[in-house]
Amino acid sequence: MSARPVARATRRSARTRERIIEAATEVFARRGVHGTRVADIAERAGIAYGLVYHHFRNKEEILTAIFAERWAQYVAYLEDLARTPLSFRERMGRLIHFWVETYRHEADLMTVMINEITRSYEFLESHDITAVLAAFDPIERIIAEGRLNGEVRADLDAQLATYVVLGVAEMVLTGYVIGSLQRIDQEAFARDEQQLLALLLDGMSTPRP
Amino acid sequence: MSARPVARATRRSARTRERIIEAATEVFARRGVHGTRVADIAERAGIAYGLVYHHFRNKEEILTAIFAERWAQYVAYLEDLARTPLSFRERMGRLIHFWVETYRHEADLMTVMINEITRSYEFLESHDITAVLAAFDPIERIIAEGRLNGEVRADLDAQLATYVVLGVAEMVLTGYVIGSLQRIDQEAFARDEQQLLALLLDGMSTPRP
Amino acid sequence: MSARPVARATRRSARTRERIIEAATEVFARRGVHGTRVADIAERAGIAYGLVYHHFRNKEEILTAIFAERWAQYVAYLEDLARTPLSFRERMGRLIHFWVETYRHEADLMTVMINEITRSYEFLESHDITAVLAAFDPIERIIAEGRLNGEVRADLDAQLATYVVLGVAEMVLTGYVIGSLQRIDQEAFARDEQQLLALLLDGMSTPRP
Amino acid sequence: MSARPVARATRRSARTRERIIEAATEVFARRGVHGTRVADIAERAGIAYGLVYHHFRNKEEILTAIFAERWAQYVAYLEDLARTPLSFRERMGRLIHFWVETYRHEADLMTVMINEITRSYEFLESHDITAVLAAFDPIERIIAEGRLNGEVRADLDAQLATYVVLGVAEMVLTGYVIGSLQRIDQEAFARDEQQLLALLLDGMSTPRP
DNA sequence: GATGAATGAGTCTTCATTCAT
DNA sequence: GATGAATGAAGACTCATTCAT
Repeated sequence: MSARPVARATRRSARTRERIIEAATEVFARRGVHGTRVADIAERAGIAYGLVYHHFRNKEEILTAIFAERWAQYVAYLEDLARTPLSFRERMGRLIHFWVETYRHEADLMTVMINEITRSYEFLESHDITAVLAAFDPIERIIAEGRLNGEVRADLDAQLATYVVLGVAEMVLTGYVIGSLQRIDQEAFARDEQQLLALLLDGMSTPRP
Repeated sequence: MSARPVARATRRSARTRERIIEAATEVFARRGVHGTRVADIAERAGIAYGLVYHHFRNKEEILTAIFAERWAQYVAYLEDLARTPLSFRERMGRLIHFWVETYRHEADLMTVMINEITRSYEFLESHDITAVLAAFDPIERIIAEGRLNGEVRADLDAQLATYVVLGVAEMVLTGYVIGSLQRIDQEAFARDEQQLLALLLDGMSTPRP
Repeated sequence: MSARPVARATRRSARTRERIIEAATEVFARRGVHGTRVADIAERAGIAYGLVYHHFRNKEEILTAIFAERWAQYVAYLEDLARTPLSFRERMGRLIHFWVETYRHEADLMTVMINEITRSYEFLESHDITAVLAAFDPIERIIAEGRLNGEVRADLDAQLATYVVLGVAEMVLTGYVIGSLQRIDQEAFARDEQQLLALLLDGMSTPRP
Repeated sequence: MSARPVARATRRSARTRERIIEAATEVFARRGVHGTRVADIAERAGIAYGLVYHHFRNKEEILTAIFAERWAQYVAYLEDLARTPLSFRERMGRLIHFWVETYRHEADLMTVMINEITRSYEFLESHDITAVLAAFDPIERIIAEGRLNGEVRADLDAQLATYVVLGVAEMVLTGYVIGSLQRIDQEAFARDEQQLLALLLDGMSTPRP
């Protein structure tokens, strides 16, 4: 009964839990939460499906865990950004870069967050929507600050603009996800970042002389 | 021996079919396709449950019908707009107005189209994605034309900009749908339209002198 | 309100009824009673399916009608044969010929009688099995008489032999029905008749000298 | 880390599977495949009905399994018999004895094989009919050999005679199954065996002097 | 008589969840 | 902790039958 076996067990258990989350993220991304059977997750994780219930009360709770553990990181990044003393343009550039990079490295996670969390009536119903909307706050603050220091138009509705910014991110990432926007090399993504930044900050119109 | 009984029967049958589609749109919007039982649709339509199967092979096919019959109208409007000889700014204004108006009058339809069609991996998997993407074409054309006649920046990627425009529309409508963007009176919506048009065309930045 | 319209209607009605029976025989033969939907019968008969219920209380009753109207004819033939003063060999020859001919001209009817009546637990459960077994009687009598007049072995169990005779008929007809016994021309069928007669009367063994 | 838990689980699983097959054989025999609900099988097997679906994809597959596992045994017996160097008469005697014995000990299995496999259009449609007809081959060979060594009439059509033999078996067994041929004691069955052998080999006719 | 829209009971099938081993 | 057999609620779908027109 030394502490070690427990520790080992705990460590192993934690690894199993993490494996389940990773496996769930993959299959949720591919088939949606509803279209995924617990058995699919277990199979992907290489464990017996009964074991999933040692770590999570039910399927829904796996999604909740994904949300709890990843969304917080995401919001934390946004909060950091909102606190960093940079120009509005610089901040927006970083924001866009963050989204594109996250998609590139964790496309499945991004897909799940977009489809099953941000968009899911069911998820929003059964969870504290505040946590979801927490991602909106720092962006709104960034915009509001930009307005205060004159970088952003004075007449801009910061709340609405926040939706615009997030909508742009979501749709472009969705284009990546479903493959209708095909980008292969680093350069193509970089070009998109510049385009998006220009679009959001300067609009589509030809600048008046 | 007149054709009337048939005609009457057909008319009645057509009305039932239409009722099912309307009922399905409502409950799909509220609970999602997966969360909706065929019994819910029938109840909402005020008919017996089995009758749904006289008109549609299965639940999925109801969604397909909603898509087939409404998306085409939507695309038709976009195509019309793309053919109308107006300035780019005017066209974009009409486009945004159309979305806001459609949401205001057919919020459920809009919700279903956004959540269950545009965003559904499952739907996109099992249908001809071309029909969905048909909505992108006229918008891309409008942008490309604007670029040709100098209203739109020459360096703009028209395809990417199309995703931006649609992403903005989707997210703002989603805000309306879930109630996180509360707009009550006509005026509030009108203000949003102006804001969105300005955002898309002129960007968030304070115009350089 | 002359008698004629009624008469015409009645005649027409009778024809519709007959058509339903014919159509049912066809589809029952192909798919079995259980595998057949009332709609299939109506479609085959070229009528609306509701009309079936003007003529028959339910699907089962159509089978009952087929049985009642055709089995009686069959039994009547057997009874006739049992009354005709012919040698045992001649009678058996006619019996076999009758089966083969009936199959050739009314394969579907034969199939239904074999599969859905003679063999169906359900049918035998819900009907007076006596009527079915009525077909066994005349054959048993023919055999018993043959035994009396010395044409048939004295030690033969007439009841068991009846089953043998009917079993032979059924299996060979089944071979025809499913196509594992392929017979095309008249001659092939005639040869089978001779073979079957020889088999039943003289057995398979080489005659002892 | 031993293989035992798996082995135990497998053994248990195998027993459940076997139980389902036995239960299904019983209820299929009584009510037919169509008339049987999966719930009936589960109830008879004393298990929850969902468990049936852990072992079989659907109801049809249970029948397929019964067929696959039992028909092969049956054919194997016939093949053995066809290889055993015995006289034709002896072989036919054993064949008939085998059928009667099998019926006496596994009446339900025999019923299902006769009603739901041999006779079912649906079954024959959806399966490889070759496997069913495999039972015909050894019998045909036994007959053909008998003809070669002079025990069987030279002019006998071996294929047709095979149908006759199987038809006899089927109908007599059906008589047992539905109770129209009542046999209670061992002796009665033994007498039937003798009668059938005599009938098939020597025919019904009084032997010519 | 004729039509086919409408009804709803009966089943199959899936799969999240429990639990004995 | 790990396994996967077992459970059974939930819901999709079929189709015989009724009935208004």
